Amino acid sequence: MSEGQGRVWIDAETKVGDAPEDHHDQLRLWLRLFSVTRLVENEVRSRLQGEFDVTFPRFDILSQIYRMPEGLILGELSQRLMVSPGNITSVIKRLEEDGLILRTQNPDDRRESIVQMTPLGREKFAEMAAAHEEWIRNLTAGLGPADVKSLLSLLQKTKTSVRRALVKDVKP
Amino acid sequence: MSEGQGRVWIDAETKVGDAPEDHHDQLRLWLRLFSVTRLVENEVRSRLQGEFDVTFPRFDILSQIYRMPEGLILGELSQRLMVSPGNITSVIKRLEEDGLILRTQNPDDRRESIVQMTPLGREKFAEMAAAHEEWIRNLTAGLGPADVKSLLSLLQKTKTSVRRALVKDVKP
DNA sequence: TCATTTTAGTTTAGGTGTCAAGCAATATCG
DNA sequence: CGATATTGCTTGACACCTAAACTAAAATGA
Repeated sequence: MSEGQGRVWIDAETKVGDAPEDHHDQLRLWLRLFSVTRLVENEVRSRLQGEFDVTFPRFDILSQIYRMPEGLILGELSQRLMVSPGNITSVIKRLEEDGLILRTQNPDDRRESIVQMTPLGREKFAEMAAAHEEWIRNLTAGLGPADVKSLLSLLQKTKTSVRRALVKDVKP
Repeated sequence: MSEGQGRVWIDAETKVGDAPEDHHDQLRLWLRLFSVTRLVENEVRSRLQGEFDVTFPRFDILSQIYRMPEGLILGELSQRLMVSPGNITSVIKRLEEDGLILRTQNPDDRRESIVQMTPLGREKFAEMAAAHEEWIRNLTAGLGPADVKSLLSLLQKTKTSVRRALVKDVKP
């Protein structure tokens, strides 16, 4: 327990505008979103490394596989995690070498690789996930249930907005 | 103009709990925060690369230096961006080689390196920043001003919560 | 004063991330 | 059926990123 004494970050957002109702608010929103995320991510990474000797990306991949006992295709993993296929390849290779996951080839389509967790993987991940959730609960303890609900809904709305802007922007 | 037709991401959040008022909401919040941020970040990175041939981290550093005409110390940069000092060293080196920034040594404390923007740097960055803000406005166009205000305030609260949890957690 | 500690930055090793080129398996269509 | 896409994944080049060990400069204190 008790991490977080390493570097201490100061505010990453510098004032962008002045007026209380600024037309730069959307930019400010993005900067704040980014800095909060990085703040939490840095802390989580550091604890995962220190307490479980596992990297954040590995944990990220494991958490996806964990929830899919029947296994998932590499491409699906890549999409869910929003990382490039080439990246998945290398991280998966190491997870396999560590004996945490298992790869099999789909006999119906031999291009596809299905990954599943080994019992060892499930066991180790379960521990990590419990600790992880506890960390998150602790880090966000200053938010009330209503705050959390509001954020969940507003972030969902944000995501929808972004996705809509992206598909609208595809060239015909 | 018009990017975003590359990979299309599917939802990175899988259901963690069921009940409408779940005690896993904080974890869900973190997952959503993370996925929205990654979604936007991926898009911004891709556009910065495609339209300005600049990486996201370089843009990030430039934006900090831009707002400090009198210059800043490397360590300050590292803290503001929440990245490690070793990382700053290498990215700064390349920005200097590209002629976008200038390094000088603080004569009063020769350990400190002060970075400032060159006129070329200011010029190039100004272009990027304008485009960047426009992208962000576009991506978040689905949010009303009230949504943006709420998010700004709730994210500030989140940040405060996280920071408080971090300092409380330092060993004595 | 001068040895000790602290601070600012660099270096190194290793993991992660992208893109673009490439390969093999499958789909598609004349 | 067979030439031509398309799909799923891998590889290679290069940029980031961290932690830890290191150097140099400055602060501290007996």
